[in-house]
Amino acid sequence: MTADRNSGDKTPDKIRSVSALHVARQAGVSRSAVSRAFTPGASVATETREKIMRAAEELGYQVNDLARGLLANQSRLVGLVVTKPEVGFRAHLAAALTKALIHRGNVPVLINTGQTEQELIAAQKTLLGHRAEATIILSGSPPSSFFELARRNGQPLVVIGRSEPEADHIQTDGAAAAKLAASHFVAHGMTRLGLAGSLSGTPTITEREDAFCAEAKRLGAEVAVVRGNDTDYAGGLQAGRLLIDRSDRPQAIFCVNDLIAFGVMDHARQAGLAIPEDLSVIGFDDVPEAGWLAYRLTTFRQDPELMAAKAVELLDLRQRQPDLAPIRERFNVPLVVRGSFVPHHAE
Amino acid sequence: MTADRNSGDKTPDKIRSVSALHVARQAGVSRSAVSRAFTPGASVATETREKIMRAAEELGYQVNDLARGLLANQSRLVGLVVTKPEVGFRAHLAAALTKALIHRGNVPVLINTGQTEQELIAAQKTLLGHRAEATIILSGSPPSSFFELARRNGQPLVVIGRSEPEADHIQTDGAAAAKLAASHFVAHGMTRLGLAGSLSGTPTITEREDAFCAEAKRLGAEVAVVRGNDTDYAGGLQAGRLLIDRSDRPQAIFCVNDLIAFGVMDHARQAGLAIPEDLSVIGFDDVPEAGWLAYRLTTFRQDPELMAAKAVELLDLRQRQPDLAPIRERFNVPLVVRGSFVPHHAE
DNA sequence: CAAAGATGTCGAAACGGCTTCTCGGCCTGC
DNA sequence: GCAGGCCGAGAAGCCGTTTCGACATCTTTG
Repeated sequence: MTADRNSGDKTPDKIRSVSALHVARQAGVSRSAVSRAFTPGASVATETREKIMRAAEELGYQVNDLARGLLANQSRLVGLVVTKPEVGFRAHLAAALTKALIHRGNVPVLINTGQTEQELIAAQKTLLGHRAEATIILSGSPPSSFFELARRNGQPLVVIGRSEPEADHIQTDGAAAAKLAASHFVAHGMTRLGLAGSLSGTPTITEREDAFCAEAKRLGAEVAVVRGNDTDYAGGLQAGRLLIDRSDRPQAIFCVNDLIAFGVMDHARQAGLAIPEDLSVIGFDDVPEAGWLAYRLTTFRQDPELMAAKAVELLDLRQRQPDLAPIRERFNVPLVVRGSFVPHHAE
Repeated sequence: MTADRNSGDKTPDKIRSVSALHVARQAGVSRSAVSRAFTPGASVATETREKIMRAAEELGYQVNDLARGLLANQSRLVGLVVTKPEVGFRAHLAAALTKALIHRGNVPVLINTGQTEQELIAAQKTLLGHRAEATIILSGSPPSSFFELARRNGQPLVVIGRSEPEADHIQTDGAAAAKLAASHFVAHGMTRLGLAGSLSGTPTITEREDAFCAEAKRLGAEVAVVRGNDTDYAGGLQAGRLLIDRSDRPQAIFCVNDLIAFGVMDHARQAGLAIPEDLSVIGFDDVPEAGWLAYRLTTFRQDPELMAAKAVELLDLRQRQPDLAPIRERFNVPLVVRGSFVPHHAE
């Protein structure tokens, strides 16, 4: 072919992918014709379009969305900022979000990062640098400079999981759930309760902790509060040890998280306790493992698909009306009853 | 300010984020000066650079990596094509990859997609359209047009998990592992073996199935082969039912996947069997759940970090030397011994 | 001490790949 | 034979980088 690019040169350089110009040459038309052929509704003769399409097919041409976006000022990129996206409920939420975003025609960028301010800011710079159309934050507590920067660059932000007055956010009503858990326990005549929390608690987690304790106290029950280092299985084991290997072992434990619940249950069983006969357990999240026969955990269900759908909806809304006041969505979490605790039918 | 953009117009349009021109005006310099200020090693007076940096800070300016990439012909985007990125080992692998990529200065794009050819091709078009510098495929069996397209656009491809003569690929030596499992079982005098496989088996999975059966047969053991619908917990339950609720119940079961193993174990225990006394189980992957007290699963360890590191390494290499023949990396998978099966110390 | 040369800094302009507007050429229909 | 419509070519613009040349300052030299 006549195309020589920079083939013979000594600089290997980057191979440039096929551009509209190549296609135009191959089809014997102008660059603009190629562009039009790929723009639905543009004025091109059918024959020409077909000729161009054939050439494009042959060359494996794909419209450069970056260049296109540069002009249209839209990258279709949407950032997801997550820490440990492989674990627990976050994994499901992140997956649901990517799916929902792709469905919407976006290109999800997954920033797997730590929780420190520095790392969050770095993540945002990357995203801003790539002109991501929006950022969804699944974890971490960004400093207010984060919001400021987003605002100034006109980038919508959706925060999931924590209350955030400066941006749109989605939460689950963990307080209501925790309260319900406490009242269920007490309604069953259990007065020695346990709370398995986490030292690395995010606001979401502490909300559940506080609500449970408050309600239990209000109803006159005793609560042993115990926290593992992390909000995971190992933390659950820790919490289990602290709660169960004591003289006044609780009759029922509310775990701020399913993973913690699994740890607590495993330790309890190892200590010879039967669930729910000797110990009732309620978790939070309803990850698939909660339904496994080994656990059959009664837990509050967070629906990742629902939350993802809502997040995308917020994005839509925000892109259409950037100047709206921050919106807050709060989900109710139904209790999924399995074997680890069965409440009386009528509460 | 003098900047008016398209403020007063009736078209709300897209808000353009702050560009180098804005910064230049604010600092009273030219666009090129701004560019230079952000290019390390460029020739700018310290004073000027500081002036520009101050203006940039004030405006919240961030270099547009898309435009920058347009010229340099590099987007820093790297695509990850995964189905069900939230489940099992894939979740860990995907997370490790995103982390490794970010560490390398890339921007990982997670395409959460189905397995059909159509969906894979669509994913690739998206990635190609955004000029992703490389694509890593975690699941699915792309048609050869996929490779062709990537080749033509000069996009490196890394396939993880399956043998792929047309592209660089990383695998674990599932055959060796499966073989080892069979020989361990037989060495323990077990002659009635079970294989818990999957009907939706990828090449990776069937490799393990075949190798196990072949070795067992070679050693004169009987193998009951059974497959659940999917390669997950539910599939494991299915497989467990089929294997255990029969007259000549196997003494040991090799599961092609940890999730399947959990299902098998849970069903076995529900049927009253003790593990490993009545039934030995070996899994594959070593996901964190394998270490949980409820399972203590003996399993072959795939290290997601290691695989991610290798994938990134391959990317590096391929970008430097695009014309190398396809490279194949095969990992050995060590057996992690836990409670579900304890081999004699000296094999 | 003046003139020539050597630096260093900065602005103008072109480029990359695309979209879109405008203009001109050609075909069609009467 | 002419008006009108369709289609293709050319050019401008998006936002950066980079080359080139214009100055200005500083050093060197006779």
